This record gives sequence, structure tokens and C-alpha cells, in this order.
Amino acid sequence: MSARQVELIELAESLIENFGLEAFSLGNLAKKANIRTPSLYKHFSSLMELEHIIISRGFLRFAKDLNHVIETAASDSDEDNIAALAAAYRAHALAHPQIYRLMTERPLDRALLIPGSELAAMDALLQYFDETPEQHDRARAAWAAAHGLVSLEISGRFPPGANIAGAWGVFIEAFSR
Amino acid sequence: MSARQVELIELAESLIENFGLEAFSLGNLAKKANIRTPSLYKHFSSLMELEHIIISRGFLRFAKDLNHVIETAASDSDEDNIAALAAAYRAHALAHPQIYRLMTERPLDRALLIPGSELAAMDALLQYFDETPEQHDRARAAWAAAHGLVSLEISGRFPPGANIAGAWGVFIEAFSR
DNA sequence: GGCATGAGGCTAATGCTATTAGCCGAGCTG
DNA sequence: CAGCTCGGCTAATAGCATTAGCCTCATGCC
Repeated sequence: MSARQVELIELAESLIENFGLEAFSLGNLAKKANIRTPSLYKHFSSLMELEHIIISRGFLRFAKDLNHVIETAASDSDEDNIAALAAAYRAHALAHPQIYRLMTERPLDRALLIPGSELAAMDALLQYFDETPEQHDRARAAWAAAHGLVSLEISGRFPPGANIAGAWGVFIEAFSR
Repeated sequence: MSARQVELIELAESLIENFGLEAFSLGNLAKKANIRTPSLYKHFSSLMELEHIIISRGFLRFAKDLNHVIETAASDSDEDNIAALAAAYRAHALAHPQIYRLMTERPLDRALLIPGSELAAMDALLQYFDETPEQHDRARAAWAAAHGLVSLEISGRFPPGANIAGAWGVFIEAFSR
């Protein structure tokens, strides 16, 4: 991955976060980079490829974030651990809401992802749970609940004045023990 | 709403479900209707308007579905009721996955919705819970969890072989009582 | 019966999107 | 110095939403 490529990827990421996922286009990226649209094809074979690089980087950053929290906040209390993980999940998603949307809303072509990036995010998320099949179900239900809470919040689906932290509290309590 | 309008709306809905949300465009709709694209503007003022009509109809159909289940399956057991609601939620979303995506993934312009449609879906979903603030949090957490489970399933994010029904079971058990 | 009106088509055109082909200059490397 | 590669460029295509303006047919009204 050349330096110029990384430059353009970061430009694209800032474009997405600052102007919304809907503004993500090669035309807008080229404009921000002060080059013509077709020149972008010297660095990426297609929009899909660039998109999946950004998604992969999102997965990896997500994994790093969660792993950091898990390492520094490991407590004896099950509820504390779940709460810390939940808080980290929400904080990360709300810090990068448009890229979170990109990561979760688009049909995923796994052949275009940076190998292992999706798994890294999953592992970071699920490592807290044991390896029994029953715990796998529990892990996936918890993941889904966190994703649902975050995704409804990002897309503004909770009524104004809704106590979102309260809903997170219910979720944490329901999944502790 | 003229008969021709309804005809075109239903054509658009079948287009979305049969060819995926990504295939939803005025060009494709016009092709299926055997007319030219600009003629669609005799019936809808913009793509956004048509999109929000379809979203509204999705909300209303969702509400009808859930209300029906709640009326016919009311049981004394809290867990049975939650399970019936959860099953209905999942069944509905999986029966109309692409329109469910349209309903939940797009930025919502509430001024363009059929008035009351979003609320109808919310009410159907939340009427099972009491009116106390604490129960509101519980209702929203449950809603988010169901949405998360369905949205991850539709977008193929669970690993192959994952026991999705098992995850739903964990969710139902966690939210019963 | 004739006439106006509206519904619902149409074509042409604009400016956006991704994408491909092909050209050109600058800089490094043999 | 020759040549290659990197990274720009223009021109062009096809599809996208959208607007303006034209035409035709059916309906209702005088």
C-alpha cells in the first residue's frame, strides 16, 4: 500500500465522516484531493475496492479499540466487564458513525476485505465469552443488541428525549451473569 | 393516491424485493412499467417521495403483522409473549428483507412519511410493555436487540453455521420476567 | 356536438455517477 | 542516455435523478 494510497484513503475517511456516507463518491474524493476523478483509478481498481479497504480499516480500528478497553478494564465483576465492553462499543460507533454505517449497512464482498480484519473485530468482541456453544449464542445476542442500539441511535430512530443510556443499562443488566 | 400510483408503488416494492435494494432506481422501475423514466414524475415528485411512501407502507404492514400476532397469541406467560413478538418480528423482517433494509438503513425525512405510520410500527412493538419510564427503557432495549439480530442476519454478518435461533433464544430469555 | 381540461405518456437536455482507453511528463534506474 | 514506471490528464460511455416542454386521448361541461 503506497503512501499516496494511504493519503487518499484517509482523505476518503474524513470525507465520509465530515459530509456523511451519502457524500462518499469518487467525484467528491477527487475534488478534495485536487485531482480529476479518473486519476483515482491509478490507486484503486474500483470504488468497491476503496470502500472495502475503508471497511477493513474500520474493523481493525474497532478491534484495537475494544481490545484496549478489555485489557485495561478487566474486572472481577461480570457486569462491570459487560458494561465496559458496551460503553466501548457505543463510544467507538458514535465517534465514527458514518464509517460504522459503511461497515454494517453495505453488502460485504469478503474477497475484497483485508484478510482477517472482519475476524479481528469479531474476536475482540467475542473474546469475553467462553468457547461453549451456549456462550456463543449469548455472545451473538449481546453483539446484536449492541449493534441494534447503536444503529438505531445513529440513524435517529429513537424518539426525541428517549433515555438511550437507560436502554443500554437494561441491556447490560440483562446480559450480566 | 390514484390507482396508477398504487400500481407503480407495488411494482417498485416487487422490484426491491426481487432484485435487491441496490436495484431500486427510477430507470429500473420505468423499465418494469414499460414507460420512460421521466413519466414517473407524473406520479411522484421525486425518488425520495416514492421511497418514503414505500417506507411508510412498510411501517404500516409491520404494525398490522405485529398487532395480529399480539392479539391472537396473548398468553399468561411473559416469556411466551416475548417469544411470540420476537418470532413475529424476525418472520416479518425475513419475509421482506430488502424493504426492511430500506425502512431502517436510510436517513429518514419524517415530513415525507405517511403521517402516523412510523408511530404505528413503534406502538405495535412497544404496546406489550407498561407505560413506566423503566419499562420504556426495557422496551427500547428489546426493540434494539431484535433489530440488531435481524439486521445482522439479513446482511449476512453471522458466521456460516452460526446458531441464529439460539441467539434469539438467549435474547428472549434475557428479556423475560 | 364541440370544446376545454387534465391525465399520462413522450423526447431532449443537464449535471451527476462509475468506469475505460489512451496520452503525456517527470523522475528513477539500468 | 534509454527506458520504464508513477501519477497525472482528457475524452468518451452508460446509467443516475431531474426539469422543460410537447402531444394525445378521454372525460366533463356548455
